[in-house]
Amino acid sequence: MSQSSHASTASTLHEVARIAGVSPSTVSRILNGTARVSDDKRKAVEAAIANLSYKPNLLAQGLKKGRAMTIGILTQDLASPFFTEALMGVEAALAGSGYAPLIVSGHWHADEEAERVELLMARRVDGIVILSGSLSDKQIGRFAERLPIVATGRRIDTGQARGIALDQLEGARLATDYLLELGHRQIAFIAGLPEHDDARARLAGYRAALEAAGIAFNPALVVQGNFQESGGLLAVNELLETRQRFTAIFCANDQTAYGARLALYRRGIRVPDDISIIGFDDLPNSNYTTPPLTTVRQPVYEMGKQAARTVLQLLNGETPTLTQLPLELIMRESARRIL
Amino acid sequence: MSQSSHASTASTLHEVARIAGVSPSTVSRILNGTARVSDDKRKAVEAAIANLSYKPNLLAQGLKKGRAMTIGILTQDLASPFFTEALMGVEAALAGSGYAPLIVSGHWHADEEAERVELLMARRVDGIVILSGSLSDKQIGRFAERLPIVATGRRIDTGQARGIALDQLEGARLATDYLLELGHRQIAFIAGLPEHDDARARLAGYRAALEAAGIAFNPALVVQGNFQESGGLLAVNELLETRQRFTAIFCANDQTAYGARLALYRRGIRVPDDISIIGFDDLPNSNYTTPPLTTVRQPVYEMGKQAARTVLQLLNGETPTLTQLPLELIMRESARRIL
DNA sequence: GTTTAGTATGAAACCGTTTTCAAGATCAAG
DNA sequence: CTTGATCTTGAAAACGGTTTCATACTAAAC
Repeated sequence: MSQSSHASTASTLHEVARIAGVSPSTVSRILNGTARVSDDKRKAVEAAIANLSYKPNLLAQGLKKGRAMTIGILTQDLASPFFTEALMGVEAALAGSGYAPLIVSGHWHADEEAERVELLMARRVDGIVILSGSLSDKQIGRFAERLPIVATGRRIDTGQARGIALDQLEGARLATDYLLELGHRQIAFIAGLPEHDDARARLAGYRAALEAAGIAFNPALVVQGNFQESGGLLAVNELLETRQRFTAIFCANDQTAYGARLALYRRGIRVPDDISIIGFDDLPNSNYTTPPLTTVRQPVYEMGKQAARTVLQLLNGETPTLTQLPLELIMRESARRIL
Repeated sequence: MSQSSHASTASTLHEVARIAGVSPSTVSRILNGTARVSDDKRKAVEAAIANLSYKPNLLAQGLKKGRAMTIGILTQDLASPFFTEALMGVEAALAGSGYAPLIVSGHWHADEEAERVELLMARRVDGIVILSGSLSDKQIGRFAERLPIVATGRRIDTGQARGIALDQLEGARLATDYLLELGHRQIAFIAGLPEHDDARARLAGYRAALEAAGIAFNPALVVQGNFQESGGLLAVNELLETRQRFTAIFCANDQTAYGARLALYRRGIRVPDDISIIGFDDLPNSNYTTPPLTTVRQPVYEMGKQAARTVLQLLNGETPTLTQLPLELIMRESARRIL
């Protein structure tokens, strides 16, 4: 018994025209400032608009103009602080541009991601920002035949596709070097998901730093995580059971570090007194863990911002100005000099 | 020198019709299954669709049907885990419904929120979910004259507006009772922002529980926070300086608890051995703090889900089935019996 | 006063769909 | 065979805007 939903229907440009006693064309012209209009008509139209509290139908506008004033954002996990921070950057870049973000989530699954991108295109978004994910460069390239796309975590620069990549390997080297500098020699590594480019690059950075310092890579010290707290926890337990000696743990990301830290806490192992921990990402929370987490800061906010700005530039036919964003070691209290 | 953006234009229903040698009406009918169509034409059309990889223009569809298949979501802070979890719930409820969420953020500022809602309506969203915020019930009521709105954190039930409120007072009582039960008698409270309804309700719950237990309310034990880590940290410092004795701290939310915990850590005060801490929200992270945080779980995911589901029901003319969602005490390791 | 250029405005076409309406085709019943 | 009912299909109008085009009107130039 559908309570006859009394949705008072919105007013249209035609009504405004009728009330003001002018033609629709004139109203449109006034709205867009696309031609001069006599003062009296303008007054009348403005009065009518205020009166009806008329707001143009963005759907109709988008259809006619061929620009929906929307940027599609493909994220992977709404709950992950990493992605939300990037989202904040995107939001900031889009603010005031007239473009609204349409956010969809792919959940790290290539098929779902492709489907979501199709959805965005069906909604006729004007451009797309892809935050990481598992789509192949080729697929992205194909999508980019239709509209500008900026993807993070990859290096592409073809047609209307751009990539913004952070130097993960360098970041991992930064972290490892720091531990080495503090005197650590047995450094465990909790890896991310191997199908993940970034994860492999970080592992590579860890190895590279070790080798540069003349320390043999010990496979027994690297154990698989999953980029989540649970993986860090399990990994540390595993590590402890193998009875390998180590004085520091480098975690593939901060969430992993949180889990690792809890595992140590459970066994009464002190951080950083007994074991040092270093993370990767610098999530907002890492400033408030006990102890505050030493980590490698990824400028994800700036990355999101730059990605969105680049899409906007592509849309305006400008040549985008992509600058390499640096990773940075954030020294807090979870790692200390070995005695 | 706008590099002639080669956006290969998307195919339209008319092209499909032309290629298949039928009228646009027929194509539309096949797409929507709105009438029977002879087998040969259907085959031809399906071939043409696959051939052109045609996807209907959702903008045009929305314009024509008067339904944009979009639900507007007004959130406050993309970075806050509280809101993102609600967002996840919304996403889950919308999945497979054909409706896409259009997420905008109001940043806790009533003016901005109103403006964002206007924007959503200009985009002709079919319904709106408002996650908390500072809009007055009256304003929401006015918006709800045009479309269905479900708002969390309030009790409204007028026309097309619905509210989903959690019993904050009860939650705070749960937490306080638990501490009392553990033998605590001097319980500090770090309050949220006073202009925030929930914050006041939680304070009231704390007082109610105290009084029910025959313990005099001590104003010196409640200190102002800001719902953020920084506020918790400052508040604990303040508390410690007043030299008031207390054995437990009840924090208005988990983020506050994180800050409080760090302040204690800095002074070498152990949790829970020296002081117990209890939070409110049960953010995902609270399972991985050291020690894991005892807290009151707010079912925000379910709340977001229910909110979105309710909008959908309102849209279909069904009478929504709103069930009160219970708060729940999550006992972890940050609070313990006093000796 | 006629011609020219320029201005303000409205009519109508269009964006890509859906849907009403009417017509043509098919077929069973009489 | 008609007749009427049923089914398939296309033409055209509509959704709410923008934009091209044409026109009536001024104002300037000769």
